[in-house]
Amino acid sequence: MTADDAAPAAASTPPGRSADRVHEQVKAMAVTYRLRPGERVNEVELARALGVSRTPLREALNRLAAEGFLIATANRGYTVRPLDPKRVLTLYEYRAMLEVGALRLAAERATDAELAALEAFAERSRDEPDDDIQALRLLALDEQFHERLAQLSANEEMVRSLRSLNERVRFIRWIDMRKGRRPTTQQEHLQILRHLRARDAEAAAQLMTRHITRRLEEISEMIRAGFAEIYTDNALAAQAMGDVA
Amino acid sequence: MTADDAAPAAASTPPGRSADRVHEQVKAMAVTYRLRPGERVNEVELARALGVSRTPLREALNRLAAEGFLIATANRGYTVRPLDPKRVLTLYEYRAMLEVGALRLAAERATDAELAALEAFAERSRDEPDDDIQALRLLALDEQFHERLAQLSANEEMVRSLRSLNERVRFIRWIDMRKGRRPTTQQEHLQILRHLRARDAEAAAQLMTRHITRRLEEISEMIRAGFAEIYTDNALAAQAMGDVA
DNA sequence: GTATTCAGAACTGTATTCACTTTTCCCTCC
DNA sequence: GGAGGGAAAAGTGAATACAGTTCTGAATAC
Repeated sequence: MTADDAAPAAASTPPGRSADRVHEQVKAMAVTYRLRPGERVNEVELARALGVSRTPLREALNRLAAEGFLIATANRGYTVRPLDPKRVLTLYEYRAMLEVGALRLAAERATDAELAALEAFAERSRDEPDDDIQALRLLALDEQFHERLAQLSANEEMVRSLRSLNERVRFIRWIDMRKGRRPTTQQEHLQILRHLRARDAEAAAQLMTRHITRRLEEISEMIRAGFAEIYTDNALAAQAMGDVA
Repeated sequence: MTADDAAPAAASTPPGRSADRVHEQVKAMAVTYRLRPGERVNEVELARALGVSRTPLREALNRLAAEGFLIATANRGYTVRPLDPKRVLTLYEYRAMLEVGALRLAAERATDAELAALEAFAERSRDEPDDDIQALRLLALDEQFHERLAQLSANEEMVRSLRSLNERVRFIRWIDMRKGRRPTTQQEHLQILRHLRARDAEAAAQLMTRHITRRLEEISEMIRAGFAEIYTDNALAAQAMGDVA
């Protein structure tokens, strides 16, 4: 292994399957809507932009379609799945159900030590600075909290699904989170954990339901307020999203 | 297995993307374990057996990996995901949670007409013959019932997930179902629907939980009894599964 | 002015070829 | 006889070439 491998991959292509790298890159482009919904993905153009041939790109596109980020149409290639309001609500509803289900399992299975570790994490997160520019970092921390909590369910498939769901709603949550009403979020995380440590699954589940549902309502509001500005000129955001993700 | 077991290739290739066709074919081979877990998938051999080049085959393998049927390893291609007991329980647990969640939504959203239509379907299913050879057909009907019920939740993503889960546990359910204790199944389906028509979500949810959990216990039992014979010589079954799916 | 047709361009889907990695297996050495 | 080494074979990953479809736009008919 040479010293170059440690350097942040800028020009030289990092090792590993390029299809995997491309998969991540295109996913970031899709979830941040740098690739606009409804717009067809031009394979030769995108391949050239990413510095690979069409073959690994197509593998990535295939996977992304299987994961629900893209839509494949015969002889017409791929398009980014539009972020229509109905789908956002559907995904959020699913997420709520999934997280509450995982939480109930976690209440039975998590050890006290695991809960304590997660609590420490939640408290560290609370002390993060809250500059508006950090919204992305905060979102990442929030996702991590929910994922780690789901992991305590010891159900790998649920964790996998939650991760996928989070990726798919990340953009809209990011928009939402810039409105900076985070204190309650962090507070509720800690409270959920307290219920868990008391092994009160019911109380924890109810709080979690409220926790997610409240966001769902805010987002519904936002959607009603208008989608128009959402897709406009978020190249910078997209850049940042890619870095964090 | 030899290459010749696969579907006849030369015989008139149906229209449409061959990658899609191959995707279905290989999926059938994976879920029925004609491709044995742990065994590497030889791309050139399988491609030749299916009468296509490696390109569309690899697209199919990619998708199947994203869907959880296969595992991809760098520079070592794909293997069928093993059917270890822990994973079966995980998938079943997930399925139970998902179905109960969907059911609760269905209780709020389904119209009386929709429930009546599903009830008619359940009654037709009950009158199907029960020769042991029909176990596959009965399984298909059972899956259909549960999927249609989930559709009444009006949450497309949940339906999508359920479908995927069903495919992944289909094999083990088929083994289980040949023990022919179906009458209770059908009876419970109808009873769940009666609770729904009465808009008693709680009763319906509890019954559904029992309905699935009981199977989970039977399957756990079966797993304890030993997995050894499961993988042995089910070429015929595989054929039939492919036809039904 | 509008609709239609049809050839050429653009693009997707598949096959083939090339590059690189892993596995196999024979040979050597101890 | 067993361990290690190393070429050859086999296999995967990526690039290129080819085939078939869809899109575009100008010419033509009405």
